[in-house]
Amino acid sequence: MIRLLIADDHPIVRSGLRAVLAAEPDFEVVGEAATGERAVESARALAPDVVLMDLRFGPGLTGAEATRAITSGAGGPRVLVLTTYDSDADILAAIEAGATGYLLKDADPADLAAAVRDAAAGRSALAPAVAQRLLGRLRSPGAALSLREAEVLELVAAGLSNQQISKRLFLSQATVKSHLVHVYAKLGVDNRTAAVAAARERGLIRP
Amino acid sequence: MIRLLIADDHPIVRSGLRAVLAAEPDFEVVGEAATGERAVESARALAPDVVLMDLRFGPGLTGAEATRAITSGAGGPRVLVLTTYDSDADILAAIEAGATGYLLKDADPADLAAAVRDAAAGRSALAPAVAQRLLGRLRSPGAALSLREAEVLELVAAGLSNQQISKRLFLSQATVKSHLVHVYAKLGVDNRTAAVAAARERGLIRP
DNA sequence: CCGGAAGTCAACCTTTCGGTTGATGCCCGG
DNA sequence: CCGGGCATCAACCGAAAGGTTGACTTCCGG
Repeated sequence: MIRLLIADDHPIVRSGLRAVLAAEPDFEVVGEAATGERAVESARALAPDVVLMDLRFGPGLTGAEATRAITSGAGGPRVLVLTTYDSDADILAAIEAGATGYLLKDADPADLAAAVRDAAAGRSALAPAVAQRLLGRLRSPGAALSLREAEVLELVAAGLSNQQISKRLFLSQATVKSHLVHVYAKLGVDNRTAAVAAARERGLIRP
Repeated sequence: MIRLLIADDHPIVRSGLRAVLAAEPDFEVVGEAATGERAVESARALAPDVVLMDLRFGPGLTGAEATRAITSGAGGPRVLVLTTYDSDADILAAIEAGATGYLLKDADPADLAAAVRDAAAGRSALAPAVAQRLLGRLRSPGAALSLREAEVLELVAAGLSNQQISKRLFLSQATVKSHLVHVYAKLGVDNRTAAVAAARERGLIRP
């Protein structure tokens, strides 16, 4: 029996996951969480085998941060990320935070069940689109943005100044500028708005 | 008995909606559709009372286009939009296409059920965040950009510098700056990347 | 164990952008 | 016919961003 915790801020999605997972005789949903903080608490209290984790919650912890907190201790549950988004920044942040798998919400119930079993056994499961993106990075490492660079660029795209970004990420402005210079070089541009436009075209940041 | 058709590209969300709606004794889910095209076909074939419509599908018809097709004939079903997104562009497109209501996916099951009953009776139901956005538009109509301002902003979003924009539009840099200052004031921001982000959120420039 | 990539930061300089003031002409509607 | 929004431009100043150099640490892979 695989014990599951569902972490998603949408009640409808939680119900959908419950319904889909209930069809599998060896799955048991032991809890739900609507925020990142609750997910961390419940993961400790309920000791599930696998946490199904969304990446975006409203305010508070992000899914990646919650994932890091849950997987930091030894012997903790596996985290299977289940989200709508497949930008480089999302994927890298989740994997770097310790996620065992990364699925997209348009997955079939059958694929989802298979991924849960993989995660429970410690095997990694990636959605095809996600796997393709990661392989693409390996093939042309020079062209791909690093995690930190992608994070900075996301905040640039959101309209933040270097000053604001440095505060948000606990960096100096010098570091933010340093990352951006590298981003410009990799994308072949020379200013922030052009970088955002180029990154959008290539699917490097979320829409 | 209210007959429902669910149109969403995510199997998990469809299952969740089925589960949530099944709790209401006077609801009956008569069909599901995973694309905009299928939604239009099923709406004709099954003659539901209310269609729960997502706005984003993969390729093919968008939710707004499907909504237009479904509501164009007289006596057709009501369309209740149920989506994750609340940008001006999404909301206006859906309403203009004939949607009776607009809910967000983080809605409670109870709110969803109430909105379905409202829609079935022809009453409009809007999520609070959506209603607020629409009222904000009515309150400050001056916030709309002039043609020239929008043109300049589009080029900013494409990553051009003021210098490049001035050449492209046969203007002086002073004029470009002048337009941008007005754009910033109307959007409530103070730099170009934030203006692009704000304009995207409000659907003021094309994706 | 060593080289390289990633991440962090400082100092310095140049260019661009943001913001203001003021000015001209046009066209529309009260 | 005149106020006001729109569009155009100039000159100016301070702030932000862009670019370079150099330096330090950590982590990973050969």
